[in-house]
Amino acid sequence: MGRDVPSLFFIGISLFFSQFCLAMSKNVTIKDIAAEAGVSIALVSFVMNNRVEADGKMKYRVNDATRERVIEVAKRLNYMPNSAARILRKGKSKVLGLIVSDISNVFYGEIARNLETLAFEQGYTMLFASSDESPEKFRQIVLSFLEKGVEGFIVVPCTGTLKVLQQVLNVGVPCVVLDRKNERFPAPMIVLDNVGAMRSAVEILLKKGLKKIEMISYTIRATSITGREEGFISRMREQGISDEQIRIHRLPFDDIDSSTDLVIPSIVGRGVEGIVFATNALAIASIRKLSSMGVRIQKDIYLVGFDNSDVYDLFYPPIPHVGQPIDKICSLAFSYLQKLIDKEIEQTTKIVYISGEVFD
Amino acid sequence: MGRDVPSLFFIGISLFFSQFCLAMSKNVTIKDIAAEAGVSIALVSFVMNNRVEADGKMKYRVNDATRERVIEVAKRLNYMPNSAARILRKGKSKVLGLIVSDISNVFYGEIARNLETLAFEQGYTMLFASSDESPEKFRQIVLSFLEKGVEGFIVVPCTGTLKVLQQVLNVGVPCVVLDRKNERFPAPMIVLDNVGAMRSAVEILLKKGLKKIEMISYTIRATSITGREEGFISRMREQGISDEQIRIHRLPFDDIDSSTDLVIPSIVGRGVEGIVFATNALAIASIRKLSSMGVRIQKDIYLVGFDNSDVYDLFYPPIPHVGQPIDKICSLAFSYLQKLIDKEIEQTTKIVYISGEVFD
DNA sequence: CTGTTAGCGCTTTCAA
DNA sequence: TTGAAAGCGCTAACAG
Repeated sequence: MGRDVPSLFFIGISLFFSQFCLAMSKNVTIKDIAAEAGVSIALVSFVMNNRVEADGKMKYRVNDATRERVIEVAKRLNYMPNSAARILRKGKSKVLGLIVSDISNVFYGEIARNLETLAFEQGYTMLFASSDESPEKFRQIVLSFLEKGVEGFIVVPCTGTLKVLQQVLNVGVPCVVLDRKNERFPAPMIVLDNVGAMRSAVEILLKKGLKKIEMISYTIRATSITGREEGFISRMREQGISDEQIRIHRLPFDDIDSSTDLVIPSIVGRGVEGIVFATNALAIASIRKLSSMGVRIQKDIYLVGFDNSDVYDLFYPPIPHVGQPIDKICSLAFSYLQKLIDKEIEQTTKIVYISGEVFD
Repeated sequence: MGRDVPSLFFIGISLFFSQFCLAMSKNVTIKDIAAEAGVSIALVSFVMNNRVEADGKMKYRVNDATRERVIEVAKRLNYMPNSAARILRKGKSKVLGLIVSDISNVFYGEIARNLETLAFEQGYTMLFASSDESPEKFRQIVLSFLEKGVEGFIVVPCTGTLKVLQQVLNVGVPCVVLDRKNERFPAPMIVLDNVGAMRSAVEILLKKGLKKIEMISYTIRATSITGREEGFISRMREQGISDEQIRIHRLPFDDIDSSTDLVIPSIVGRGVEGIVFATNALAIASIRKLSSMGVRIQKDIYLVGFDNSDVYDLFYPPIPHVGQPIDKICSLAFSYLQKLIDKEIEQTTKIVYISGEVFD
């Protein structure tokens, strides 16, 4: 195996910042270097790709003097390897694809941030895109990423994307799923124990002695959402609440604000004591509406948030919430993907449940 | 010119989801299609790349029947174009690179979101990475993106990156700058009128009759930050405040929380009436600390935020703030980049100032 | 309208 | 220790 990041990359860096950086001729290739150094292009390639193998030997044996000369010329000419050629030749792009529903959502932003760092450390770069929970857009993104030759996908799928993802696997590109699950899809899926997490969220309100508790959720039927609803329902039932009394308000993903304007006054009007939210975006929109109505958070009405958000700690007392350990989720997801790419494991259904973190 | 997005892409989509999707042989190439359809590879290429030109004619004239046949075979074989080969051949990757300081920051998340959408509409995909305000990391990112063959950069540079960016231009890759400026760098730079925006922010507090106003800022000397400080200072001076009385607290970018813990109590202790913030992250951290101290926002102390954030509207009355019109910034930046790529304009210094939006 | 062909820049046998 | 050469899959002249 040897090191995964070829020394080429580091040579690249030093070359690039070489003190000899002249007005550079547009595209310097190994051919130019070969000519200048008076060697063959193969030798230049050897020099650029040389590295220590697992057994401690060098991959290619190159004369020290010639190696120095080649490197010197490469620096002087400001050589930069052409990745398209390398990809074409080797079939490896060192690019991964990340698809979330909305990169501007803090939760996914943090996901992106964590994955990006991990990827960078391993010499990968990341293509990213937001699906907006639209299967059609998701499909188009997958396709364009595939055309770009990504070596692997990390995705937050939306409903109606099973077929596309199956295709991804068919063309031999590995895939890891985040935040959603589907028993019929053969991939590692890193998901929160949504049922348990929402039960914990409800528990927080129950412990305060509150009775009239309602939930605000999405209309979308992503497994993360339905799991949280299931947790809410099961815990409320255990509390002896009849099914007719258990209320879940479902708002459209793409138009939270105006639907919040309708739902919140109705909730307040009915004298609800506590609200649990399926996501941070829902909590934020609701808090905004509540504030504007003059309802005092955690006094007139108790809230419990979901996911992590700066917002929860902005109040006093802070709004309790059940968060996701994003770093753990990401490092797990990334290590699965890497093992998949390296063919150390098979692409099979494997649902990994992560416990929510209760902040109370 | 014709359409920028080749019909190939759309063909690709339908191919991919073809009902004939069999267990696919790994890599179907135009050669396979040519063999199967009994035509030459060139003809297959023509079919795949055919499009309507600007003059209304087709780029290639292909017999209808053969075109149908080729498309049918391509579908059946589940053909997917190999972008590495195309990039190698055409020197165009249809990939752009985005570098911000931290993608998990809402402001940059929204930037990413907007740009990604624009890019997608034009058939581009986006590589992204966060620099963490580290010139070294920035450099490495630029290099790896360059190796990946990006056609253009949109960057939020940090201090110490001028040289790298100059190199980018030297290798002929266009670049547009966001959120920062540097008169010596020949690129379009889309920046907020930071001085004016911060003057407006101070104005909001002044109008309320407040006198003791201080600013919380960063230690980093990015032009966006220094511009906002300049605005603060100039407006305070106009108000007749002596330079010794004008206080700006500068916190380290990578450790806001613990420094907030020190600064906020001191501010409160001195009876400061109003605080303006250089960024949303600073405002959020400070509000958190203030809340936990039991200080009532907009009652005991008045705040004015910067940038947009969900957080500002969470209070009642809402926290006034001066925001950036992100969609405008992004569409400007993107159109400049596209013109640069298409060589419609030259790569020269061009600072475009955008006015802040006052929310009061 | 269709086929032939010459590479794009690189890696990797195989020979020398 | 080095060189020659065969492609990776695709596009775009150029010929027919």
